[in-house]
Amino acid sequence: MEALTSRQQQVLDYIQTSQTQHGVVPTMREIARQFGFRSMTAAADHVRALRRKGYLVHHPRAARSHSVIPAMQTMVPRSLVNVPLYGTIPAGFADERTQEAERTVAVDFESLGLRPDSKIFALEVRGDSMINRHICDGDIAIIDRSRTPKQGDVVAALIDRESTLKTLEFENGRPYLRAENPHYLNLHPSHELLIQGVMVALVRRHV
Amino acid sequence: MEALTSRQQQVLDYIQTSQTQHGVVPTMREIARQFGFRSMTAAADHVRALRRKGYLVHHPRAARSHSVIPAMQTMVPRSLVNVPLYGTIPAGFADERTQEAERTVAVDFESLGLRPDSKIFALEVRGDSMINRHICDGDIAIIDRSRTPKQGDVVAALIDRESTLKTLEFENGRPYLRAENPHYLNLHPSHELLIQGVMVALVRRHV
DNA sequence: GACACGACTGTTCATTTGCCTAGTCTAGTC
DNA sequence: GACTAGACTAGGCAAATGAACAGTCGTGTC
Repeated sequence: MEALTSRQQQVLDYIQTSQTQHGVVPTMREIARQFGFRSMTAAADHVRALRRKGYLVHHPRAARSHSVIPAMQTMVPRSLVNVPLYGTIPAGFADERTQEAERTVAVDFESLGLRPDSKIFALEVRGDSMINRHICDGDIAIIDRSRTPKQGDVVAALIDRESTLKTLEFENGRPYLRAENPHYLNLHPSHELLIQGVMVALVRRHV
Repeated sequence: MEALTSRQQQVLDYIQTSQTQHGVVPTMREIARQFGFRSMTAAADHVRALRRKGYLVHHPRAARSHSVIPAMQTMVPRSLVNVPLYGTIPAGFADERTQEAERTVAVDFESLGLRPDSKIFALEVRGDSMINRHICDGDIAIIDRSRTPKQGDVVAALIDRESTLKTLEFENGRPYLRAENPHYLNLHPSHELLIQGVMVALVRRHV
């Protein structure tokens, strides 16, 4: 990749910092102000040079569109993502994402075989209703919201305004939720079954 | 943090995805187009709601400025370490570290409550000898070599030149290994008991 | 000296874009 | 029924913004 002049490097650094720290890319005027240019054209020239040299992608005429090309961004080893960890998920979560997620869990998408665009959250398991599937109280279930649940999947479902894990089963084409513990009853939903995601992995801390 | 409606969640997801994947935040019109709104006001309403509920930061009148607040973004990894994942551990492993570990697993030391100087490796569980402790065939056990095993700990021990998981127990002051499955026998070692580490966590892939 | 190029000033212009007003429809709640 | 809130349509305005044009100045280089 073609080398940059020192000034171009400064401009690139500024754009990149702004992008990662504030979430938005600066405008030509903001770049000009940052470096004390009296004219935006100076900033535009630098941006044009960075484009030409392949450091920025750009959508013509779109505001704030000089984003640093993804491959150049601070790369993360493997595909590690911190996902929110919920204790109990209040009613309607999958839609809500109430931010009571104080904690997060690092999930390695790659080693779990997840697609990069999967929507993942983590749920702390309460109770032993899934004990016969070897899912214990205190386990952390990694849930994929973007996966369509199939028969036999362990799913996070909304029951009594709380999210719990159950196995998804079908009977005469109608879905119901099976607890993997004979002391618990299966749930045949009267109306709509609210499934928030499919469990794709499990993490257990062993003190 | 206040809860979101399903539509608001969708909009937030779209903004966040766009921000991380393309580097730029979508405009009101792009949001409207994405969701098929005929009017931008619909998009603006959602963005306003997200702002009010604290999910987006925003600079008035600035283009593409609805960035997802930094704290909510996928955060940089913490103390992440790739540890070797062994299938079966050959005899004398702990000293050798034969690099036949084709695979590695990313482990977040912090969220697992591990000390930074812990010596960690991963072991794929074979068989169901620990099934009553809800450790299944195919699970990945995270083992700490630097921890001193206590009674009741699940340990990786060297038996018949292979490493397997058992529960450490004591009888008259003498240690022995208990299988958590009545079909398996407990092991009372005749000579020395070779314990390679204590299981500190478990990861299970659910297809 | 002629030429190229990077860095910059000053100004203008067409679009892009956020945001406002005004209103409809639906669902839920007291 | 009255009331509230969310979700949406329709149209329009003013600010924000990228980009173009026309130059200047300095530093190399052939």
